[in-house]
Amino acid sequence: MRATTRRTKQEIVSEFRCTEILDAARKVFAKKGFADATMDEIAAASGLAKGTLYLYFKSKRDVYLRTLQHGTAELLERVTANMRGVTGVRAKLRANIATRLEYAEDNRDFIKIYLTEFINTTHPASMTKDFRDVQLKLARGLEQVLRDAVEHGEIQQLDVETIAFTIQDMIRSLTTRRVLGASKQDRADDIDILCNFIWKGIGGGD
Amino acid sequence: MRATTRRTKQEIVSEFRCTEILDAARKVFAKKGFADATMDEIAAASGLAKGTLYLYFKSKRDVYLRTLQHGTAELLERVTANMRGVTGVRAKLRANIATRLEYAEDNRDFIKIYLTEFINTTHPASMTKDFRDVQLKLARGLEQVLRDAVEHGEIQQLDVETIAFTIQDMIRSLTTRRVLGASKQDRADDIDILCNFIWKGIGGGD
Amino acid sequence: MRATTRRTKQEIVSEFRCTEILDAARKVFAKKGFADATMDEIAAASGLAKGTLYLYFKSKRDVYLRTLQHGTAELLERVTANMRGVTGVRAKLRANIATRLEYAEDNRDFIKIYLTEFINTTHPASMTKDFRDVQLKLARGLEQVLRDAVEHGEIQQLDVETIAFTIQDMIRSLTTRRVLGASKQDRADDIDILCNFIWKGIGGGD
Amino acid sequence: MRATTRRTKQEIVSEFRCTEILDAARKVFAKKGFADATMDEIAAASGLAKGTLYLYFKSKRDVYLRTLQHGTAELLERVTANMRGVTGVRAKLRANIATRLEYAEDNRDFIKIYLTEFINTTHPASMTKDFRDVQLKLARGLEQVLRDAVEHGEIQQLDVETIAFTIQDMIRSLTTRRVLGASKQDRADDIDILCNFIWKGIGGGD
DNA sequence: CATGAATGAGCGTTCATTCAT
DNA sequence: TATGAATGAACGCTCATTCAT
Repeated sequence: MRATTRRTKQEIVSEFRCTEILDAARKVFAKKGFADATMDEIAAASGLAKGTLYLYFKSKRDVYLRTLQHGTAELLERVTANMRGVTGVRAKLRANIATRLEYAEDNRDFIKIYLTEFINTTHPASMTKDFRDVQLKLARGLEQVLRDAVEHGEIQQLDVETIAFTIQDMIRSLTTRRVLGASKQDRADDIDILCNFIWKGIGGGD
Repeated sequence: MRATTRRTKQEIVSEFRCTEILDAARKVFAKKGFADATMDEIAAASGLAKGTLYLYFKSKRDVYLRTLQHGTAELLERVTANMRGVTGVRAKLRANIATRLEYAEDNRDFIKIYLTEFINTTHPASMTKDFRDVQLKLARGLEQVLRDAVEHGEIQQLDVETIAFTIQDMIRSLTTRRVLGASKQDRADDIDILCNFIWKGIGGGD
Repeated sequence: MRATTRRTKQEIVSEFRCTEILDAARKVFAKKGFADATMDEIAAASGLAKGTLYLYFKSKRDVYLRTLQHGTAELLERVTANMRGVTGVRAKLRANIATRLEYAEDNRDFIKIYLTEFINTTHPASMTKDFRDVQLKLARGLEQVLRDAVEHGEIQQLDVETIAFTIQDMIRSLTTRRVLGASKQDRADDIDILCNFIWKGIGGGD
Repeated sequence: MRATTRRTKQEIVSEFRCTEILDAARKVFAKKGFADATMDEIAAASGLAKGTLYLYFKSKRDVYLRTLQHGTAELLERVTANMRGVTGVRAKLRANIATRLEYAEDNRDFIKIYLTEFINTTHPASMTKDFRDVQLKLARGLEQVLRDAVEHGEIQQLDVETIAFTIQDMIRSLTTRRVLGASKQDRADDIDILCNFIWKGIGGGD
């Protein structure tokens, strides 16, 4: 029992350090991007010595990846939960959009990294399995909603997979615009517009 | 007159060199991204000495920016021309989408850079005025079409600016998906689906 | 008395720890050499925490030096004892050679360190007094044998000091060859060959 | 022809830089050993910027290896030439010894590196093929001399290979002693003693 | 006494940029 | 104009050593 307690303590400290570092890293990566961020900066930002970072992460890339992972996992979790919390296709769609926008605005640093990584996928070394999985799971979530709606006759027959990805992208686009500050409207308005747009796009009746 | 001729010759050579370098740079940046590309590689790819690059461009960043500029200008030009070439809102929308997809698939190297840069805008040093202008002009093009359509009663009243950006993003998203190879369908099919989706989204009648 | 007992116990434990560490260090230094060995490895190999090493040794270099010392002292002891155990110049010479070869083959890890250090003497920081002393004592042992032999007319007049060192080196050379695996013969044969060679070299009659 | 000249000029400069660097490296490696030498020191010693070293050598290890190579090649060449220049077993043996001693004393920096490397062979990463080859060639040179001597009845039958290596080692030992300053005698005297010793050892008549 | 997390100086290597030719 | 050798600042990562527990 003593051992357990001790271990737990250590684990808590260890987790705490990880979090400290990831929080710092998130800020630095958001500001500078992966290539221009330095371990020195991350160390300084986390109030730890550079060497300490390497006790918790095996490389700069590792810090980056885990930064990404941490956020994407949380995002997926929230979106999934909020979609479950409501019923009806339109409500689920709205929940998806709203949750993502909200998360993005609450975690601007993270979302910048997320968006960058999303595009960088193009480059071989990039997108980790974890990241890709989250993308896929988010898309599958929408896809399932669309499929159900089609089956229940709520919306017309359509290519659910393509549309799911397209909707995914539209949400990401709106997120980008809002995070980059290009949209001056209320969040609720932006959500409404997009929601309506999509709803009409997929042929949902009023 | 002799002087003029000479000067012209020089200018031609100079332009030619620039183009050589930009073509090479496009390939290298597309493959490696800005940070991982090296001036050595670009020099090698362009068949010139490294020092020569600095006669035509003042820094690596400058090469990058002009690479971007060159492509975006061309893209804007083609889209504008092709939209002018047809009449009717739906046809113009379709022309916009088709031209952009076509350009992207014909200039994959460039488009990867373009997409990356688009997101990187987030980072301070990034998106140049030129680049931003092109984005804006493309969006304004769509906006004008929408505005006209609303005025002519072809489509219902809507927030044209937001919708224009949203459409812009949807096109970019489809481009990304196709360039990254995630879409296995015919280009024409993808264009149809998106076009219909948008058309319904903006409440256009059939 | 209680104090004494306790102290003794502590000393025993202390000595035990030292030995544990030195045994581990011997393996690690043998495998990696001084520069490439890490305190982490030595700690892991000795089953102790890294910090603990510093309770018994004041630096990595100190561990290394004592590793060396420990072995050389033992070697010197055995050689001296075995030479005393026999009579006659040739027998003593043979005993010296045989003991050293045997020790080397029984303590390959140590001997690799020993041989490396021997050469590294060249570098300022290196060869400690202890190590040098052992070398000297081994040489003096041979020198004395030679001196006696000359006095008793067993071998001709010669520069005993130089010859002593030369013999020393020849033995070390044979050791090296055998430890590095370059000699495929029986140890006894190698000993014979070297012994005869030296014997003739110093003009000993049969 | 112009091209040829130019190329030659470039090659000359390039070779000169290499030599500059190797000369500097030789000094630094001799003083500090491989592990403790830094590229900064070598750069400073060669009067070049650190980055320049990497134009001519691909890594610190590469500099080291080529330092070694350069010297061993030269040593082998001289020994071979000088042995050819005389006739008779004893003379050849003496030429071998004398040349090696002389070279060592003229190139103390190099020889320290050489000796260190020789022992470090023990460690996996070590002795390159080039270095091993030179060792082997030197030994083969002695072996051939011994073999001839045996055939001509100048010396008695013996295990030429083992003896060749032993002699090799004795010479190296003497070199070590002289370079480390442990021998206070005239070089000629040392050569005589060793030569006589070996001669008697291999049973050569006077 | 024992631990192992934390430290930070130090090093090998890269690469954008310059400049003498 | 074109070259490419030279530069040196910058960075990721390691590891001997310390010290609070």
